[in-house]
Amino acid sequence: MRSTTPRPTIKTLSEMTGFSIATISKALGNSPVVTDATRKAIIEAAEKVGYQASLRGRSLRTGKSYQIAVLMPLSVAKSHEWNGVEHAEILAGIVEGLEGSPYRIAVHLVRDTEDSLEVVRSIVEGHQADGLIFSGILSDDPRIAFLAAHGFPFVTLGRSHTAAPHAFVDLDSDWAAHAATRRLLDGGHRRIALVNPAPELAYSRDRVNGYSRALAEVGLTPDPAMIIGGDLTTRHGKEAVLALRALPDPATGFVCVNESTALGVLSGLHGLGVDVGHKASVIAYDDINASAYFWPPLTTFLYPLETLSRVLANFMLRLLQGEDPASLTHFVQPEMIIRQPDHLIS
Amino acid sequence: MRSTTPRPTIKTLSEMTGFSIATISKALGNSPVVTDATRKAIIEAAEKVGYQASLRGRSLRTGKSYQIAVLMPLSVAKSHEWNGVEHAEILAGIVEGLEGSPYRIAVHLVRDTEDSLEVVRSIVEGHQADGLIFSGILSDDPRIAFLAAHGFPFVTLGRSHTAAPHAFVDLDSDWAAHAATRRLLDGGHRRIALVNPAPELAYSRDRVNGYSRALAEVGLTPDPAMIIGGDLTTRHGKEAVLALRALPDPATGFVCVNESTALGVLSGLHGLGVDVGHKASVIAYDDINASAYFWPPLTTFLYPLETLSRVLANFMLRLLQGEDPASLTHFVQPEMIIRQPDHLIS
DNA sequence: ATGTGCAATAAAATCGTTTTCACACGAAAT
DNA sequence: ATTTCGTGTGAAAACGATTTTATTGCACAT
Repeated sequence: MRSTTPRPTIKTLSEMTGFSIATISKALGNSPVVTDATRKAIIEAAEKVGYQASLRGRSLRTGKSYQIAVLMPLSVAKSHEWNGVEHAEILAGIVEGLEGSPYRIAVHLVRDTEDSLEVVRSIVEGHQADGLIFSGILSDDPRIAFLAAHGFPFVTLGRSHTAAPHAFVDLDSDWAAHAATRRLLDGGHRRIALVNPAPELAYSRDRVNGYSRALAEVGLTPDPAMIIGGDLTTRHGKEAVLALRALPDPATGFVCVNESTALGVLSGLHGLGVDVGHKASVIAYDDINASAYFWPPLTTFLYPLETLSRVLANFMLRLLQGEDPASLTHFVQPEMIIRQPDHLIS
Repeated sequence: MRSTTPRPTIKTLSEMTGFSIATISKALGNSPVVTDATRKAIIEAAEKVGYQASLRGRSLRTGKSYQIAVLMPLSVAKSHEWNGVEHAEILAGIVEGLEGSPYRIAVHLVRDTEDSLEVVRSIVEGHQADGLIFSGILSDDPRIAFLAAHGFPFVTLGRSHTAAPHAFVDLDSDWAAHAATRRLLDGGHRRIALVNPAPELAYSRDRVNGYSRALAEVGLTPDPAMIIGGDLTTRHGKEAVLALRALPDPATGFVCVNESTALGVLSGLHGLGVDVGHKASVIAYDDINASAYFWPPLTTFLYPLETLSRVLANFMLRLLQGEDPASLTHFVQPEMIIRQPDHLIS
């Protein structure tokens, strides 16, 4: 049977204390107009019955939803490939960062880029949420343009290159790609492949930049055939490595975008009978700490998703309190975790 | 600047059509008391301005929140281990299954079992959601007892053994463990380990049962040292295999609870120099389709998380329409995907 | 002509808040 | 002694919907 005692409302407190509901509301809202004595009595009554303001009522009146929308790509589920698993970590980090605030997260699924803009539009125009958090930022992202034009609070995981200053959290992919490439070059590799995400993504370009710069530093020019864009699936990694090894001058070093693609690359190399550790080296972003267990374990750049996601939530709360988006940026250099010599032994 | 045109309400439609707001509400709610002509005119007006009923207003009046709460373990983020990544797939599946309904999902983070009960209590008592979906079901789950006692709609991924009939979706873990063990026995293995989740979990027991039955069928009795419970991390798999190989009569076959632990087992075996495919065999639940890329690729039992999660959502919607929980059960036998001979070559 | 009954619509109450504005009361100023 | 002025509190409106109750208008029987 359903709970028999209806939950207490502001009216309950009014009857208990004798004050009007207006006074109750002000007292609980920490308005300075009520006496300390009054506030004390009201708070006491509220605690006695375990009063919790109804978000429904408050939401209707204030026009705020107390929800933070989070976009999640549908491909996570659709592909049945190891893809986007890190989204669980992102969500958990955000929820954790929102703890103690009245805000909850609402997950919105998006199919693709167009759909994504559609979903953003409906969230903004339908006042479905007070703020928006999303990732998968494009170099030129229409969602960011739309949100900025409407003055709607948002924080992104990954920064856009073209947009006006906005709140974001990002890893320095340029630096990481440069460091990874540099390490392989120092290990004697000369044919180094960049197993990249889709080229429209903002950090995809950062990675190409860092990679190219490292090559240039030793007098090499990037070979377009060595840069392969795709999704974040293991399949992408495997297909990439098969193509890269079939080249006349095959790749021996692989700078992968994440652990999922790195696993695909390893799988491809094993299948081709290439001895990883001697004849080939693989380096990746470390998003879920799996590559420590790969064989061989890989040198990685730590992508501290949970920490970053907590910052996302923190930025969102500060944004909702009126802080300037331009000041809410967090751009960090990932930590390199060395698990392999990454020397080419010929 | 914020959108200048305020979103249309029922009142807007009232002014447009000349009907009262009550009639508008009834017409849109498909109440039979309004004339077809009236309804048509109203729907036309609604479409013209793109009217969308405000969940806030409706929610306040009806007492429904139009939210489905989904519990998500915090450990997903905390451990920074490959753990619980499949939750992204679960969430995506649920969101997809809820599409077309007015319901959205709200993610609630839970720390541990006690906290989980606390969160459930606050959701139910605070009317924060209209229904609840969760996984990680214990053999004797206090959350299920609480929800059943309060008549609160819920669907679980995994079924409880002790509770009264409830809506659930589950894989036949008993069958899968039996089939996996049987396959290894047929391949000549005699020392077969069960790398299991925490023993309190309902499906943990199912797996032990199926495993033990398979052994019994060939006249073996289970060795307690061969059954190792833990979490779903890769680390657990690695630690387990190190212990199992250190036994006087070490394990050669490994029935793992998921791909994450299987990767740990593989990592351990590689580290010990054990030749997987000849001297050892590993079989696992396939939750994110990674083990096809492991080396060697593993024989797995497909855990179709996205499909199952869509059923979870579907069951929830039907529950909310008043269907009997006892009739909403989905218990399926997973598909075995053979990728290895799984013979012991001695 | 006058009820009666029914169908279609309108009016009003309600959900739980916040916020604006009016009111009462005592103290200070005239 | 009257006016003025803050100060704390209360009354009422508003948010956007649903639902209950009331009110029309009209056909029909009396």
